[in-house]
Amino acid sequence: MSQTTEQTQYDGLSESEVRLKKLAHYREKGEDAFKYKFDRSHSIKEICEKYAHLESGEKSEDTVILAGRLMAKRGHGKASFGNIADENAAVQYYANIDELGDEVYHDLIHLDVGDIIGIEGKPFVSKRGELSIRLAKFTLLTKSLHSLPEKFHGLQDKETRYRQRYVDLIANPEVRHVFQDRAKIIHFFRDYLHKDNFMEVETPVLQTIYGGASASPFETHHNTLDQKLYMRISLELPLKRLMVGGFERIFEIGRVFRNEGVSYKHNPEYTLLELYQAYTDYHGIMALTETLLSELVKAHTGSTKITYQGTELDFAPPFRRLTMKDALKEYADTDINLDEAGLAKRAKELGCDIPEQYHRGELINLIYDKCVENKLIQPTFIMDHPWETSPLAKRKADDPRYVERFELIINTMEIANAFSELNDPIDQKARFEDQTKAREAGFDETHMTDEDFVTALSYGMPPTGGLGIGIDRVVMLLTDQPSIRDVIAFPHMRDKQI
RNA sequence: GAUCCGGUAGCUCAGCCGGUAGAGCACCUGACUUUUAAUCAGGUGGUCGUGAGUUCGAACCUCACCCGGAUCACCA
Repeated sequence: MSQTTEQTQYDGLSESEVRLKKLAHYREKGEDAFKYKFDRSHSIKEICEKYAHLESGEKSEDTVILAGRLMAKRGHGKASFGNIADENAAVQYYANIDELGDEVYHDLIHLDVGDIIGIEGKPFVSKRGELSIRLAKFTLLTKSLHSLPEKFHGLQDKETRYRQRYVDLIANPEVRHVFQDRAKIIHFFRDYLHKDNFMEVETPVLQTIYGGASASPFETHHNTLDQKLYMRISLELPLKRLMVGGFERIFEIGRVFRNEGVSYKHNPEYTLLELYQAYTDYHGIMALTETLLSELVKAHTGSTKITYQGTELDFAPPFRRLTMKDALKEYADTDINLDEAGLAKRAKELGCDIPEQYHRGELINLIYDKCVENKLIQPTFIMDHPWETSPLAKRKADDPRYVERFELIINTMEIANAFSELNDPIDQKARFEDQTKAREAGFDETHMTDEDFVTALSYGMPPTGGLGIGIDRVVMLLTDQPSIRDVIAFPHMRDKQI
């Protein structure tokens, strides 16, 4: 085939069209561009480790067989270089026309960046000191029909990165590390809890009554049962029913769904870890949380410190403990024990938007959100919340206006939420009724009454401490990612034809 | 939901006061037998987010809409 023919036959074609033509040529020659399997002798990482000892210019007589995606090509006439990458590493190959023959060499240099190939050859170290494979043979395993993003800048466009994460993962190797780290973090939590004798359980995503948090649910419908269903907004109530049943240490890592806004720290579906431990209270859970997170950070970085978006965060226990009362005093110069009118006046002075309907708990929360949470950078336990906003937590024995609850705040984000679980069925029923009253008075996002949950508690749940941890946010912190979308493989996006 | 910023070649980005749509990478052709953002020469590739409007003439000005990002509100 003459060169002018090749030039004209590709003239006017887009790159994808050129690749389709190449694919058609393979088919004409009876070659399969989508092979069924390929046996490798090593992963690229194994090769990098095994031949790390080779000196510059030194050759191995071993023949190795590798596979990966062609990430770059550098042609030099009768010799050429390329890079292939597999899941964990990349390596350079070197090829020349003398060793491959005209036809094979021609096929090699007409591969496209993005193609997945198998290569066979001997490891050596190039003049410039780079471990390389001297190519003896190659096989096209999968033809790629789309060109990859430019190699130097990678894929920058956030929209494409999120909508077509597969392209992001190919083009930006550091993105792959984020998801590998995410997997390690989740594995760490599971492993730690199993070793601490917690049992992993699974509870329903589809529920007739949603609960365990203040949030709007997604609604759905079961056709044959003709039943309205909600996607769970938390894991709490089914897990506590299992505690009633007699399990003493359980946990679940699961997706929950909240029909709320989207932001750098909110995705409509996210991953929650909840655990419940019998015969302990929120102090016990606080100690557990502290150990769990500081050990996680140590396992991940080798120290107790991480840097998140330029800020050093220190997870060395003990974390700072601050009651809601002291927090309001320190950060808002406000006495938490003011009456409703006094708190409303203070909230207004502090510039809070006061809703039409409010109660003491709501006002305390408003002041806290406005003045405290956005100041808390180092890991801090905020303790003893007002009872009105915590309908599933046990009241403090010495002051029933507050509950035994803590939230862990890191870098102004709520990372964990925990209570001494309310196990008095009579108080629980009253709390649900208060929620109903609040809803009727115009409060949004109040808890639904769950009669069966009250029934469950009336059989007796031992004293129990419970904890919820937002896994995605922990991953954000440990992988230094600025947005929750960067730690969720397929973050929620509006529909768009692409 | 509100405000601001953005959407131009497969990718990264220019495009001034409204006057024929640009570069680099990628791709095609040629040269080059140790390069690595290879180099050099020549090419292909565009509904400028969508739709209206203003104008002799719109990527550029106006309006509406779509999508994304940031900030805010709700929420974890």
